[in-house]
Amino acid sequence: MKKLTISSIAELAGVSKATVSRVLNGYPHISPEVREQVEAVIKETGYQPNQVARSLASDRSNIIGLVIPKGTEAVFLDPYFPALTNGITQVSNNHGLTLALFIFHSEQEGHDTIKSIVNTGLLDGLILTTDRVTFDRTTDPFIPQLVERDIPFVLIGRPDNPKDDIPYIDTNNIEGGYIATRHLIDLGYQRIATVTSKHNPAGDDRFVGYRQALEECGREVDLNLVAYGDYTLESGYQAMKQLIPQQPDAVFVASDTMAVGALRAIQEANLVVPDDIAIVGHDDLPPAIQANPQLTTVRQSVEKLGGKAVEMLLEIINTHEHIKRQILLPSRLIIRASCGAKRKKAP
Amino acid sequence: MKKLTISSIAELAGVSKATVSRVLNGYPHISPEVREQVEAVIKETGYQPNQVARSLASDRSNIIGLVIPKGTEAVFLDPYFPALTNGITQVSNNHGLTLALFIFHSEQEGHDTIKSIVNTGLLDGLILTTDRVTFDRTTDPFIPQLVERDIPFVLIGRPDNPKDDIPYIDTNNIEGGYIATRHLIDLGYQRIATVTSKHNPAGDDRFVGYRQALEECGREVDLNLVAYGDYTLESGYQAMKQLIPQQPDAVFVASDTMAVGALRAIQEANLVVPDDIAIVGHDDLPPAIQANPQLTTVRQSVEKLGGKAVEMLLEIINTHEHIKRQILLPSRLIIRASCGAKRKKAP
DNA sequence: TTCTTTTTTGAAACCGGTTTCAACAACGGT
DNA sequence: ACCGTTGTTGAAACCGGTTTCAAAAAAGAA
Repeated sequence: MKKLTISSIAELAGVSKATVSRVLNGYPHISPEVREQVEAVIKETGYQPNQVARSLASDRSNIIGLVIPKGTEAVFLDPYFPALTNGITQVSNNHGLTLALFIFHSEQEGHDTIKSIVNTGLLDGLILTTDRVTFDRTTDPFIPQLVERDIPFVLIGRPDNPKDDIPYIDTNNIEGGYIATRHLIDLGYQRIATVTSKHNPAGDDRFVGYRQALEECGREVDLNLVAYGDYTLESGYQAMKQLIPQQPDAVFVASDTMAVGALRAIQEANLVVPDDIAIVGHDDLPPAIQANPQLTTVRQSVEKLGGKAVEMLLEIINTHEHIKRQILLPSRLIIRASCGAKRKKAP
Repeated sequence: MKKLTISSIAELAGVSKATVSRVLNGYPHISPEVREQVEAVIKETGYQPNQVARSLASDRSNIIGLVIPKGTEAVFLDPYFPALTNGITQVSNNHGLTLALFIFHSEQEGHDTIKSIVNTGLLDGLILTTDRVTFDRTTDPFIPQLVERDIPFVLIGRPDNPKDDIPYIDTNNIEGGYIATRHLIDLGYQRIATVTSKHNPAGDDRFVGYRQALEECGREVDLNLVAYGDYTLESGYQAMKQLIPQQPDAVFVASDTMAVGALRAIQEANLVVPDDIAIVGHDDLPPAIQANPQLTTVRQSVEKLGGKAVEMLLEIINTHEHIKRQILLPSRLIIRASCGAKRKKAP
């Protein structure tokens, strides 16, 4: 069996390439008999058009890229990215898109890859994620390049400077910090600490929510009760260790992974969660359930985040209007054991 | 600035398209002056050849696919796939390959996508993973299709039937089960249980290693001390619950995630790890460190597994000889707290 | 019936590269 | 000075589709 091309199909069906192409693409003005005939041949032979040739001619590859900077360590230890990827592939598949994955393991690699992504025109568009650790978009050369070249893209995670007229989608992190802290306040805790991350939009926003909740109740942020981590378990552990001498009775930790680290620090200090210190985390990813006690946490639907990003991107690709839309997804509190709300005896 | 094509470069350099193409591809017989001239123009303009056109002409896309079946739940809760992906991207990047990610969220989706992967000829080759849960390759239509169409591919994880002349790479799971069990034997444990997975090459092999270690020491497998899980934390928990009445003094659990579940079951029964029951896990992925106590476990370098898979695939793509090579990577024991080897007081 | 208008179709150009083929130049040997 | 290699280059074909353009056919209007 020799290779099937549009020409062979045309020949078999007794029509021209152009006609076959039209049938393939659902072009309206074709006589029913011809359409039927061509479709029969296609079905019979199992022909599928060559994707590469199609891309070249139509300037549309149906491939979108997912860019994850600084891959190696921080990223994949955190289940955030897997969940995101999962959501993205799900929606991509539904739209017949192929997902190309770009994970950079070094600055240099990043720059090179970015250059070729931008120039070689293989991709219809890009989804960019931050690495949840410091990532200074102001000095990042990538986004300006995309804008200049008019390559469609969507950010996951709000940019440092939201004034920028850039399309992004994010969890409502302010709300997340707020409801977590509010919950602790409502449970009667007095010295509510927080572990968050610095110089990072998500961390900043969660902290803002924390502050709002406190201030709303006439309290103030006590900087002795604030510590910082970088989303790793170890950093959560260290931050909590630093916090314990301040004798907090509760703590909002800005990620579950860090919360697990905090949990360990507390337990090592021979304190009991939630009786001595209550914890609320953020994300509701697997570590939250795997922790002991299980974490009360703020659920952000990371998979939905990914899915919506694809849809936004597709819209930008199709309309090519610069729909600089910005979307925030709501989050909600999932109550488990670590906050003490469910404990039998009163505090 | 209008679009840069090979023709515009040719014109600017005062040569033909063919010559530019030769310079681009490092063709040997070109006069130094011409080469220099063309390279100058390329550097100056920042021209990069269109990847799609290149693919069409050369029948080589430099895109490889990573296929992960049955995505949604089981897969991404387990850090195994993220680690694998990380290793794969690292090596792909080094070789200038783009990685296309295919995660199926349903059978139907899988079939459709597979069909188009096979037919549209976008990919140079494929890396196929198993989902670590039952995946019956004997009824799987994918691999035969690939063989028939002569599409290069590599399996990660040994196939059910290794007689098949199929290129694959895997961790030496028999060895893994062996060294874990052997370690427990050497520490003096008498009733060594195991939690493994059924109908799955990795689980089977780890069990074989477990049995070998026991038999080598003149013991026999006691089926009352064998329970099965499916690589989820919950299943590890259930399996261990079932095992506890049999009063094992140690257990080899065939994955860290399941081991964390087992740990929980033990602790809920008010038993202490490792004093009452020692645990050894398998994988050495993040859950092993995040557990409390930290898990002694068998380290398999999942990232290396991914990297080697890319190299194998590349070799097959390039030579197109059917190098049906089969590779097993060694693993080694990482001793932490959960096995009791490090405890201060004697057992 | 005749003159638009709309459908339906194929030939050929095009997308942006690679590769074959032939021509010409330079080179080494006799 | 002549011939066979080897080196260097460009024209043109090709990869497998899409799209433009024009022509032929059918439908509708006058």
